[in-house]
Amino acid sequence: MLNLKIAKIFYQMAELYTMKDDQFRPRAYEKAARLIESMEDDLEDIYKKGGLKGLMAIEGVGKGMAEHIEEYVKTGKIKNFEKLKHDAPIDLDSFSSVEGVGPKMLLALYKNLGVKNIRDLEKAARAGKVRSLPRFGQKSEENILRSIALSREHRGRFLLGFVSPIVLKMERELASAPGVQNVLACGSFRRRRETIGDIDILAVARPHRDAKQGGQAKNSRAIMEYFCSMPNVEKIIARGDTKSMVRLDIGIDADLRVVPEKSFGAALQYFTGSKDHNIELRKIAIRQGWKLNEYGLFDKNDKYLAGKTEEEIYKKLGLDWMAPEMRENRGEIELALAHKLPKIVEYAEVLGDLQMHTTYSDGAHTVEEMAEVAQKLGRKYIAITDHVGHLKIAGAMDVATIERQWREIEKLNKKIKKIKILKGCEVDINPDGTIALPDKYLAKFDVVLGSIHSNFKMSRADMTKRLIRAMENPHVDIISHPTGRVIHKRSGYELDLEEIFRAAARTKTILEINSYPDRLDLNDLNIRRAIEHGVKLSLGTDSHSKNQLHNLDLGIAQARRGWATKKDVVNCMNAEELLKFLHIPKARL
DNA sequence: GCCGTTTTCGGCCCGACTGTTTTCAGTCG
Repeated sequence: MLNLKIAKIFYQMAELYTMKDDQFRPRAYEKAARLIESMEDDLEDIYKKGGLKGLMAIEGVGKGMAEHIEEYVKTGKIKNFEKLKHDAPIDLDSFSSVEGVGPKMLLALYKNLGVKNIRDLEKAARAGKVRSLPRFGQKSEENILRSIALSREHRGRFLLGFVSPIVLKMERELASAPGVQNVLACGSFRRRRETIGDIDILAVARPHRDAKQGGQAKNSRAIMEYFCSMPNVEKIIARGDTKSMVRLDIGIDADLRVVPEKSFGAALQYFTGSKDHNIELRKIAIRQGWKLNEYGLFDKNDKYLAGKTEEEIYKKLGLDWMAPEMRENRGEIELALAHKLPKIVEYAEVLGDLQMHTTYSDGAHTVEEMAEVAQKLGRKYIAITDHVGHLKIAGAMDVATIERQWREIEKLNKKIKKIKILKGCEVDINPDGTIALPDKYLAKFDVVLGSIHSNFKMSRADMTKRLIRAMENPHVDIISHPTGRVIHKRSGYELDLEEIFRAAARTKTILEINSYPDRLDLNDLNIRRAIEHGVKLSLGTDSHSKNQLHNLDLGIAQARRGWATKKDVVNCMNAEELLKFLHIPKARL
């Protein structure tokens, strides 16, 4: 999968061109990078099937960038990029997660202090050298140190949404490899944690027909051989008959374990974790005088009791089986023992997507294009929620544009029968908690999302008051990305979440589980707290391109990790029920 | 470098915020 690599290079080229004071190339490269990053189809496949023309059909990719991609496919390098790096040999990669330090600052730091990487920068900032530079001061030095500390906290973990396509592809390829009977990715990937530290893959080798003894081992070796020579493997760290570890080209480690068929369930359980969950489970086994490990459940005479499936292990231990998303030792074991596990929402029960943007504001595709792809993904309805309010950069709509969009949606709803398009908007919440569009317009939308996009740094009390006032507006149905956190970039606004949940319950305002890969906001723990307060939740991909609509699964995964049930998630209603629900006056719900 | 019911040149969303400064550069969305 080339996409992430190319996207990374294009992002860096955008920064390098910014350093050269280029006005427009940075925007072009950034836009292309953003779209490539979230594409599901592999650039290499596109190139092999359609050549340069195929690449140029991608939004934001023209002749120049298509040639870059071609060059990369053929030589593994892009000359232009190498040349730019030669002029500014800064390890941009190491700075990508440091917020508030952009290309211009980096160039100044490099020229004046020789800063090439994050370590240099930290040293210079600690030594008080940064504040002496023109247009830098004590505060910028402090901010730099704080950003470095924050980025370090998340070092080495990758966004679930970004590694997911890579893991699934490896899974598919391994499944068709010679000698493989069964294969599944486990670990935090299977639990759908928002970030993934490394990829754990489990496989069962098919029994070898030529030999009764050791035949499986032969197949196991063949699988390892296949795994270690997969095209995205950069380095083999360890390689054995049943376990290998490699470093992938995107910088994440991947483990492969091969186990016998009768141990598959035990290994699946063991490698899925979480560690804390497993420790609790093993304690239960010990209480019976048994032993649980990756090969199975055994009695005190080492007699095999279970292990072929996860279900039989949980059952033998007296627990109901539970979805991997629940296995964090946050009370699920006690409930499983008491047969009182909640019935968490299923992926197929979610019928619609309640946030996306189109060419009417800052999206890349039209309403119709979004609807078509959403329909292919099985959605029964979508809400078009283009920006309204102050966010001029995001192309916020004025009243005339809103009305034009409504007419188009009405027309499309007559034309496309298989999917219902709702008239929505994402409207800015002003610093004082008022809404950036008069009530008489808000009242005409099917669904209104309120969002905070400015003045992030208010005090906890003021920010809480601001959000509560927004929720008290009778027309605001949903608060979008309620905490404002961006994974690896910034923690959310200062907020008294308990107050927010209470107010959401009181005002009957829905809180969003934003399904964009680096938002996932609310997160799993907050979802659970919100549900305990009786708050309803909505799912929206916040897609800015039709290639991001599949991210709904990430949001559903978070909902499941937060133990949400069908009745907690408004997207489980059909369009008719949902519209009825949204039109009940909030106070009288 | 991309793109085109302003099509092969000449545009290219722009406002808020921060921290540095007394008018603005850099970053972010």
